Amino acid sequence: MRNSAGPGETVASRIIGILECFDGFHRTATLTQIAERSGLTMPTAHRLVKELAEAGLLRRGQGGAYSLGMKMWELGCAAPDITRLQEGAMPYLQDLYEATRENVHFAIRDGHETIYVVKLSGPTSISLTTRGGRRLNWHTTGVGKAIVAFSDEEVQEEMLSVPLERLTPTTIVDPEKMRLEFARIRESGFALSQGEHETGTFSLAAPVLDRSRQPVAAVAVTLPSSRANVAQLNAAVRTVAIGITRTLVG
Amino acid sequence: MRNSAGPGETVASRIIGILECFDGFHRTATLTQIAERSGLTMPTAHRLVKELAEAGLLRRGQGGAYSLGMKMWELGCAAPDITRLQEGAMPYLQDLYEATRENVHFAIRDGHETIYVVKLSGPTSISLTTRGGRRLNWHTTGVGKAIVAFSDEEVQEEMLSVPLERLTPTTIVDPEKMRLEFARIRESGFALSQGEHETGTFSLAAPVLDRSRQPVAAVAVTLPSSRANVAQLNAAVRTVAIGITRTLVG
DNA sequence: GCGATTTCTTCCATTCAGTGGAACACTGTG
DNA sequence: CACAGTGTTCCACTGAATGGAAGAAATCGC
Repeated sequence: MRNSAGPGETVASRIIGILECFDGFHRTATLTQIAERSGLTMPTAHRLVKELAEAGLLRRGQGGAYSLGMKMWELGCAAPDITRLQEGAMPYLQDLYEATRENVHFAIRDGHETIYVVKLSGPTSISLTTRGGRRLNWHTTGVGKAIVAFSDEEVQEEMLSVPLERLTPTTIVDPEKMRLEFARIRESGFALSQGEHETGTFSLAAPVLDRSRQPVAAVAVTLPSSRANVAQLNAAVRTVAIGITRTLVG
Repeated sequence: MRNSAGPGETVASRIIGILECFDGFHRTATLTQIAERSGLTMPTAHRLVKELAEAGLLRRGQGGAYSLGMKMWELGCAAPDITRLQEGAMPYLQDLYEATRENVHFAIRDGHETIYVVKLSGPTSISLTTRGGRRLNWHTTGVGKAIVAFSDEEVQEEMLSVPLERLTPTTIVDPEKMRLEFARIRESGFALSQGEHETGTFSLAAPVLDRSRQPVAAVAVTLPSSRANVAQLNAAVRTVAIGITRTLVG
């Protein structure tokens, strides 16, 4: 009769496991799904989930399914690393949105992914799956390429050490081609994604560098290829990136 | 030799207690502070905090002090209740910011407090302590009064059952006067805060109502009293509130 | 409508993860 | 260099957490 806690498993790790059942793409989960994904037995999942829900970290929705609660959002807003970036960048991003009326993105890199910190969009901008807090592959997005292109060579090689997944016909999957792309980006100061993530979607991005010239984030405008005007966008995006750099770093 | 877990204390509740050491006003805490505020002994706090930090929910800063980590922010972004509101309202709020160039607020009510969901501001708007995820008393803010004024009478009385704290000479602290204020707000469709939270700061707010005419949120523009033009602001704010209502509810 | 199925919840004996006191290490600071 | 404050490690003890089993409550199929 195997019973009691499995060795090596702390309660803290179980709770973290429950929370990690949720992300930008999995916003709701039933108790059964939570138990399955986090590898807990039903009674254990039930007990912990109940307690988290009582604290407002989880919320039980209409259909019985759980989602992350308001308290979670509130706590997230108190994370200084991100909010410092957000608040410093927002005014500039708003200007950029106003000037272009297209999707404006502000993102950082975390490992092999890009995390979108701010997304601004309006009725005239194309609809995208991006959203604050979501992650995307670095190599198909303007922001991702801009950040990596300005990173140290060892970071670049680390990024290229994993096969680059092909998402569209124009996705750069050859590491050698990506190295050339890095050089082009560094020289011109901006990165393009020409339908590399999603066909027909164009993006122009510029990095925000800290005082040691390491990229901390990137700004981008994303719009239909048909509306893309590189010269104009470049001027706007790079101006904004420089403004953000001055505010955050200077 | 008293030892082992104190009765009634679950590990989950201890972890929640640790997370609750942080909010919009307490963004960092040392291990000692965490232990003290959450009522845990140092070794226990240490062990749990370490595990949370390893998962990215907490982050240890330069001075050794902890703050909420990026993971926390990411999870918060996946809370559907809030992000639904945010995303629906954002385009309208941006328009409002563009039109006024003043602080734009979007808030909901939670108990006796107002939670700011979105704050937009720029170089020309006055600096305020408001910020996404922060809480303020309901009775001194335009958004708070707008929401409560359109709520059921029983909610109103519940709000008035607790003494209203005086923050400035113009703060409404008399429940009877507040009831008259409610009537005025319902009749005119907008709420004003004329230096009731902070002297010299003026705010005009309008509620967002759901299909059963219950307020779910409120929009406001906040600016120096000297720049306030009620007729103009009223037109802008209410137009935006109606737009948000249509998007979120309709 | 009525069993079959799935999902959720409660119960409880068993036991190992979590506990806190004590002691140790690392800072500054006067 | 002793001292106060903060953070970290250690370890014997034990009660909180655990998971199987069984009971509720929804949901489905026909």
